[in-house]
Amino acid sequence: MQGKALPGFRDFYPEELTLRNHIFATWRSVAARYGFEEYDGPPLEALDLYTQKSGDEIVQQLYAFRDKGDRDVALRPEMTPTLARMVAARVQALKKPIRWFSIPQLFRYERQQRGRLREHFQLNMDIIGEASPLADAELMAAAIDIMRGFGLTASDVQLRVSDRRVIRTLLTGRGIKEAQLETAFAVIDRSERVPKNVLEEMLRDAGYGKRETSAVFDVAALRGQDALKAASETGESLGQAVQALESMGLGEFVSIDLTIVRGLAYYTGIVWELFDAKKSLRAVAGGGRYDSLLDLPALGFGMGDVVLGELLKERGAVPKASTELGAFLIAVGGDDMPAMLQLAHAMRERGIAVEYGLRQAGVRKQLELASARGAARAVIIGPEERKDGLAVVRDLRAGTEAKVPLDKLLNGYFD
RNA sequence: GUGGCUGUAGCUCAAUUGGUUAGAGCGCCGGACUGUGGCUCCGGAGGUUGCGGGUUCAAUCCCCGUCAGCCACCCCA
Repeated sequence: MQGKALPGFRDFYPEELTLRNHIFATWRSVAARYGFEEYDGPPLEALDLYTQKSGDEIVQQLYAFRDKGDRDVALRPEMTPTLARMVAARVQALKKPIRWFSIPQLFRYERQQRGRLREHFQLNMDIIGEASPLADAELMAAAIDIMRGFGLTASDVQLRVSDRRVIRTLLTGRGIKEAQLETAFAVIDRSERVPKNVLEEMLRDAGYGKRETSAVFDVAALRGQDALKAASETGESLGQAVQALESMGLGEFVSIDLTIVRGLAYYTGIVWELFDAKKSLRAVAGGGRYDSLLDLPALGFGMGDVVLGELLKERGAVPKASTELGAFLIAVGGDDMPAMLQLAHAMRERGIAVEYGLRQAGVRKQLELASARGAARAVIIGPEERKDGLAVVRDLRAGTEAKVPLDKLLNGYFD
């Protein structure tokens, strides 16, 4: 054992990189379909960027250190502060709404466990400069379409959406004071994961009486249209966003669920999470509106490659090979080498993926390698056929063979 | 950061109450097979039993520490 990658960091062997590339390709393709432009920023930033703009939780887990120039720096734990800076620098010049996406590698110094490493890649899609709930619907639709792009359906993943303004209105309407709201949000956020008696204790410690305590649980239990009705006008934008998704035909993926709160402090409006429907994994993606972070209305979501990758593996939705060989060339003897090399290069010039044995070996051995490489066909060049200007093209899946003129092969045709 | 469980070949796992040279399957390399792959058979390489210490005549096995992984909590990109 010569050592391995640092804890929480990954080596990507070809098989794994194939999956990662597949994920990236799907992300980029859906983002492009939605008219989003790709951007990027530096992976290393000044520590200040996060201590000022992110919540305490993130700051505690920063991958931070002092560089050789005595600067306090951190590997980026999230993309939003970088995005905010980039947008702010050109806010006057950029046509709104801004629709940007990025696939940054993000870092956090925390103990790793399944689906949670010290490093991951995360698709970020953001819309800046648009207050309409149609913008919220747009991002949710994109997240759902990404899932569909991977071949997943509404029985695989579900999107649960809420609105912090709705929760706030319902709670204050039931007599809960502003100062107590933070605890209520924390309790609602955990209401599906933490035993009720523990939650009651949290509320009691925050000074909640019996009536307020049951009010919190009542609100957390509201679903669908009941939640919207209870909130009246405050629920309008949530209702419009959900209606838009239904009009797009994505309604079966979506449900209103007020237990969705999201951890980050800066969310202000609609918030949502995309879950594995079997709930064996944590959230696949999550996002929401953060109007207060910039001077503009803004919203976005993140989708990490780790949990997503595990979900795809579970569902068998992963591609097999990264490159598919069009042909594996075989020289029967040393005299056939020049002709084989000439053919190999001619085919490559035509864009055909070609490999051949790099050392002389028996036909059997070379066919074995061709098969192991997953080549579609083998082209065997031997003295007998070469006399007549031919080569043997063997279909490795069907096991059939045909003799093909070398002229045709040199021009990229196999038959 | 807290607690629990687990570390044997690249992978999945064996190894009598602690007992001598740590095995098997898969995978990898080679051969049977010098013009035809997948099958079969044979052979080979590959281990400081995570690391360090302790107990013992003797430790993969028991004890302590440490590191790593898994799980739960905390928290969430």
